[in-house]
Amino acid sequence: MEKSYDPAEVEGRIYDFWISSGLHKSEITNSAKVFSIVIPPPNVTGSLHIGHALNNTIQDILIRYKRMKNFDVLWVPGTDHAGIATQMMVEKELASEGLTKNDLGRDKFLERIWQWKENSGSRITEQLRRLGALPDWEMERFTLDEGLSEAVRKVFVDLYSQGLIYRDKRLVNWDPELRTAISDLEVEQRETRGNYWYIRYPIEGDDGLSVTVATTRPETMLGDTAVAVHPDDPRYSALVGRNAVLPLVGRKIPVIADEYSDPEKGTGAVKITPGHDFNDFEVGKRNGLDIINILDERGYVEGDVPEKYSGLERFEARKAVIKDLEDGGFLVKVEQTVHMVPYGDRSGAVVEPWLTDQWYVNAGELAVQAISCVERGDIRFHPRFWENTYFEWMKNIEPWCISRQLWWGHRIPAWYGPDGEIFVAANEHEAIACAEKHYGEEVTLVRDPDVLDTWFSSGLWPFSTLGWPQDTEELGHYYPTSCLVTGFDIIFFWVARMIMLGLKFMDDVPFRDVYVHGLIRDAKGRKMSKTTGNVIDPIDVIEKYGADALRFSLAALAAQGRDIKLTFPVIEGYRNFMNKIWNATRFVFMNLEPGLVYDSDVDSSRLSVPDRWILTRLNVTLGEVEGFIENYEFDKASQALYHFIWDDYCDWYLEISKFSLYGEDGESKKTTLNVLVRVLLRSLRALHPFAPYITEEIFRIFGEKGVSLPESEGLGSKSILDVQYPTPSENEMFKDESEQVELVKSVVTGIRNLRAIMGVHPSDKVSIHLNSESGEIEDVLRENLEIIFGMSSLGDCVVCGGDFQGKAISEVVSGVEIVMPVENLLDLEKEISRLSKDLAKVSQELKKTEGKLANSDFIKRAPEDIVEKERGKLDEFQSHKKKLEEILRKLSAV
RNA sequence: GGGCGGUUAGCUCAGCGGGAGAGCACCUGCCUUACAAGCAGGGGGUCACAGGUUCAAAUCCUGUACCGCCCA
Repeated sequence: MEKSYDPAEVEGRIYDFWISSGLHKSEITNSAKVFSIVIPPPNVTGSLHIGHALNNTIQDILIRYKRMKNFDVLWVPGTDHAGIATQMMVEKELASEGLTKNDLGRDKFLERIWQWKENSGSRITEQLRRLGALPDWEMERFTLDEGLSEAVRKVFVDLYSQGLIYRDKRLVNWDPELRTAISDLEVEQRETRGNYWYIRYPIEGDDGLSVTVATTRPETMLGDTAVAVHPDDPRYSALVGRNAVLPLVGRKIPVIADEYSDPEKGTGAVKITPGHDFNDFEVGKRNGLDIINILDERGYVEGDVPEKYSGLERFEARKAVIKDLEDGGFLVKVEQTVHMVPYGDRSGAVVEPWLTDQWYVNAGELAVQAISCVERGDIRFHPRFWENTYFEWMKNIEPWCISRQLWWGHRIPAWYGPDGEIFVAANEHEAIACAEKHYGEEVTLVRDPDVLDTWFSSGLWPFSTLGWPQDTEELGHYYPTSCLVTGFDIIFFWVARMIMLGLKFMDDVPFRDVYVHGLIRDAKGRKMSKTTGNVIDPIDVIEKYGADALRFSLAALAAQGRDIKLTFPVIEGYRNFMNKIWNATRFVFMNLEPGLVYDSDVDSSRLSVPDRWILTRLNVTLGEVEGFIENYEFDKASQALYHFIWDDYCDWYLEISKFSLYGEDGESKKTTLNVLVRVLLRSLRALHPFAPYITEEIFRIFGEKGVSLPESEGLGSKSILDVQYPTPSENEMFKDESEQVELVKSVVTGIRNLRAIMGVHPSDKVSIHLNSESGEIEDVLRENLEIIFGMSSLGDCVVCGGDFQGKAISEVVSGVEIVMPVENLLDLEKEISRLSKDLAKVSQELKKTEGKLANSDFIKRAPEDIVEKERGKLDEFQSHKKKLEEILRKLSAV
């Protein structure tokens, strides 16, 4: 083995081994234990960012863990066609060739995107492999696969036939740059600096009488069809029912009373533009107002407007309108303001409310079940508080606009007859049949040119990937899936829709648990973005530190309900941990004895005190880790393993083992080696979901070295993944011996401290006197003298030698007085001050404990074990204090 | 404006009713044949603030302040 772990050398080889061994493949058995996950499909155009790395690390941990727990596991990988994102990207590519999609035409353009997908669409899944993610690649799906498209068509047709999908003419969020409708969720409200323009609208037939309205979008006045005031606003009551004359246009528009108008805001009178504002649209509906459209699909002024504005881009039109209002004396004042402006999340363009025909899903009705299933606990969010966010949105859900004026995506399965009659069908053939029945003759149908919102197809992902609408074996076996791992940013976009559609079409929830992880931020807590230039590319990290270090870092930082600030020193720390494991293994291999069988049933009577201690610590840790993983507490699970392996196994057990390994007693040596190997192997298995590469590699080397392992430790298994996940064994928990080692450890640390204070060179031997008031403790010390000697490099040690009278420095630890004779105290003052500090601390603790025990309420009301514990503390503190005082008295006398 | 998180060691964060913890950084000493990507030792915190509940509060409740996110 090399001196340092080299992930670059290992990872590719191990991944190929997993695939060639078929370890990724799922297998349906008749096991009752099933665990399935569907990947949140990344955009096919994307490349792996650090958020994907977190998301997929967690899924991979769960999958590997459950596989080792003998579950039937399935992890479905795949990608999303990502309508807008992909189309934009290919359009951009075309633009660099001086072409537009219209030059190619629909079919050629789609051909081009497919071609792109064939060539470059597997980039992100390749990168997932680098991370060590091991989904069942044979189950890989793409949202535009034929099977998934069939699912989409069926869902559309069924929902349409039930009236849950319908076509409607209403205002939508229109992205003038992409020239498509987008859903509410794709609109980002951003605080933007702007102005309030106060515009005076003269009242018809009354010179000098006017009403002033304020607006942030003055150009929309061209489409005004009313002025609204509050019914109870006395300032305007006389005007209600009269007409205002729209400046620049000359149109007469009524002054109406409507509660929408807020007397507190602006002038209390508002202009109403039903064609270009969501609220005004509602006011218009209530009051039977005309709707005037003044914009085309690009956001240029058109329609029934004065000639001079026609053809102007919307912001140019704004300037022109303002100038003309000013010139005409209609502009009363301008006020600077900060207000919310809607932007398209993809294009970054200002979104316009625009009146069009679009397809909608009646989300309100689907939400009813989706809400109650979470209320009932059929689906549980982790952490729980995300359920509030979910409920809040679901209870106020709006119709979901699902049509997009794009080419890339699932084309809407709707055809129009010559008179506009709609025929929705799974395919053209059926649509024609329906149409013939309807018209009684053959007619030409025109298919709806639009495609569906990408989230419509990904909303079906948990069952469409398993073969629905076919009744496949996978669907029966793996649905509902066990857990969904996702970021909170797509709870509405995706999670909510999967729940609605899963309940509707599968009659069951799509998943039992939703684990919501945080967002990865940079060292300063900022979002990572290309423009800020603070992105950490997971592939770079993998190349520099290895996939295991990255995975372990992400797991260790994944505290529930919190974002993750990822920094290189942390990753480096866990890279070092991998190296630590590597070197511990090297140590074990250096001491392996050829032909020795590392059976897991060592005669327990042979186990030494440290053996029993490390086994206990292992089993405690294994129990913790299991609980943590089951609760999605990956931070705690990984940290428990980290501390066990580094602190307990490497820093103490491995060091202690040397006394036996380098000693003369053959039997003891054999037992120690057995324990060393067993604990290492079980740790590796426990660690495998977190750090799959290094653990598999070490397991492989064990096989290569011909080490004879018992079956329970993986004998005969080609992969560590095929060995059972280690579980704590009750009969390897030794309470007494564990406490003994903890005592010995604190004494050793105490001695080392005294050595450090005196500046004793590590290789110099020193003499020590140990005293305790407890004979029991002294027995423990005597029984473990070899460890104390070795671990603190002693030349001589007297246990219970009574008071030592010569020059010495001392320390009191766990009821043991440690006395180290010295030739001369270098700094008496410093020594006194050090011990006085200890004394002050103990005295304070003692006082607190005494206070508690003197309190009759405490004795009466506190549980007995707490009181008992407090009594124990009293003894300990008293003896500690007494010893310190004696030492200090002696020192002062010098 | 409504909702949800957060405020603990210099930094990043665990702990969430019974003796204040980790990693990094810092200080001191060590290249001790597993590892200098390391070893050993050490310093460092009125747990944001104010009330309350309790025998007992960093931990539960109420309020305040500040930071962040989501929705209007």
